[in-house]
Order: sequence, then C-alpha cells, then structure tokens
Amino acid sequence: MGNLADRIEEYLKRILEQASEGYIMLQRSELAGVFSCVPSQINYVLDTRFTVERGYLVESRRGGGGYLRIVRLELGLEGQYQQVMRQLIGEQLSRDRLNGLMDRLVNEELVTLREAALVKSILSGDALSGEFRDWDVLRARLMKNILTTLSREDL
Amino acid sequence: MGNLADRIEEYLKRILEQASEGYIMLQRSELAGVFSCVPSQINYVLDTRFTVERGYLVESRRGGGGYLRIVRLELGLEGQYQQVMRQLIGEQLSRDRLNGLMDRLVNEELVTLREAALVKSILSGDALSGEFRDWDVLRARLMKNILTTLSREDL
DNA sequence: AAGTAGAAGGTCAGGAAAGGTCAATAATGA
DNA sequence: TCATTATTGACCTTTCCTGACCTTCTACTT
Repeated sequence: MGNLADRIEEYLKRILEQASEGYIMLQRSELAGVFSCVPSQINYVLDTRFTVERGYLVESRRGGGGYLRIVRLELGLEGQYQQVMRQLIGEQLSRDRLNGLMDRLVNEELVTLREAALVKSILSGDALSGEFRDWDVLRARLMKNILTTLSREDL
Repeated sequence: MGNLADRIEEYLKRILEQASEGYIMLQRSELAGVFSCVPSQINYVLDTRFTVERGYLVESRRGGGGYLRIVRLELGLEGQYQQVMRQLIGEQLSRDRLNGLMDRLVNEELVTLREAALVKSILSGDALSGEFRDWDVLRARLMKNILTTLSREDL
C-alpha cells in the first residue's frame, strides 16, 4: 500500500475527482519529478491503474509541449449499463445483433438517432464485405470502443 | 497550450475570425517578430495547422512587398459540402487527415463533438491497426459512407 | 532593356523537448 | 520458495524550434 505506484495512483485520482471537466492534463516528467521517480514509472501506473476497465481513458501527445490527459468515464448508472453491454457483446457481434443493440441504446436515450445511424453505417455497411478476415470479431471490438467513447465525461 | 506553435495558431485563428473578408494578409517576418521566433516557425505552423482538410488555404508571394494570405474555406451550408468533402477525401485517407476533417465538421457545426469522437474512435482506433490490407483506402470509403449517412433528411 | 541589389518568403537538416517501450532487476506476498 | 508486481534505465518516436542556405520578386541603376 505504501508503494510508489499506489501513491501516484491515489494522487491522480484525488485531483481527477476535483476536476470539474471530467479530465486532467499534466506532464509526465513533471509528475515524475514530484514523486522523484523515473518517468516510465508514470506509464506503469497509467497502464495498470487507469485502464478502460477501471473507468479511465488516457491520451497523450509527444514533443515540445507534450502532455498526458486522463479522462474519467462514467461509473454511475449509465456506466454500469455500459459494463453490461460489454458483456453482452462478447467476442463476436453479428450485423443483426449490432443493429439491435444500437436500437436499444436509442430507446434508452443513451445515443441519438443520428449517432446510431452513424455507427450502423460504418459497422453494417456492405462497402466492406469481404475485405476482412473476421468481421464479427472486429465489429465486437469496435463496438466496445464506441461504448467507451460514449461514456467519456469530457464530451 | 504552452508551446509556440499552438500560440501562433490561436493568434491567427482569432484574427481570422474577426476578418470580415474571410481572409487575412500578413508578413511572415513581422509575425515572427511578434512572437520572437525565426520566420520558418511560421511555415511550420501553417504547414501543420492550416491545411486544406482543416479548411484553410495559404497563398504567398516572395520578393519586395511579399505576403502571406490565409483564406478560410467555407463549406456551403446547404448540403453542398458533400462534394467538397468527397474531393478532399479522395481515394485514401490517413488518420491525421481524418481527424482534421472531423474537426472541421465540428467547427462548421455540421456534426457534434460526440459524433466526431465516435467517428474518430472507430476510424482512427488502434484496436484495428494491422488487421487490414489497406487501411487508408478503407478509411476513405468509410468516411464517404458516413457523409452519406449524415446527409439523410430523416435524422 | 539589362543587370543587379535588396527584400521578401521557402526548404531542409539537425537538435531539443516531450512522451513510449521494453527488458532486466528488485521487492513483495501467498 | 517462486510467481506476481513494482522499479529502473537504456533506447525509440513524435513534435517542435532554429539557423543556414535557396528562390522569387521589386526597384533601381546604367
């Protein structure tokens, strides 16, 4: 519990809690400086503690003026719904099931009609048939991605 | 946003916003002077931020009395933007260009932030890299598909 | 008209300033 | 013990910034 990774995790979660906009931005080397550790230790913490499964999204930019940006995902009621959805999807997702899921999300008013149409047009479009190895698997992976995006607190 | 390039970008966009003609004219060396940097830094900003995908056109003239002219490209409001977009997309569409295009659509208020995030998460997602033969070609096709969906009157 | 000096902007390579990755080692705990 | 988790450091990629050198244009001189 007293270990570095846990302390950094706690620190980040505390300031993330207070962030009204649902995200925080900071610099890796600076944070490493605060905890007197190597910068890659920050990556370790992000990789192990701030995963999508745990309700976080991490974006970054390199180069001069680079940054880390940690986004909170909704963990409330809707968030739990997302979790259920993820399990529903499983490893494969057929076209029909995708359409069903999107319709359901529209009914639940979690996505708009337009958003649903967008997703359907991409994931059920036949502009791609035959291009892939394993379209159902891919569709499932993309759908999880979509759900994650929809639950971002910064949008 | 502490870096120079971002500040110059912001500055240019701000005065472009206020320009009644839809374009601004200025001198490279002068602008460099304002930001106390070398003139080529201006080119860097123009090359990376004021691209056609993002809705800008840069013209210039050398020699005595030379200038830079940045033009804001308008997307015809009444669904005419479809043609322009299709042209811009072409046969292949890189991740960066996609992001530029989506940002522009958001700016023009043709799509919402959430919709843009959705599209980006699907089409730039790295969950897929390496799965396909020719991801850039596919991305272009999908993007055109999306445009069609967006122009549907029933949404 | 031709030539030329000076005043723009353009290009490109290299260095600096971020963050990313990976493998080796250390610490922890069942 | 020994398997998992944590920590470090060496090396990589991306983005930004600068400076040296190049090209184009105008104006002036002869």
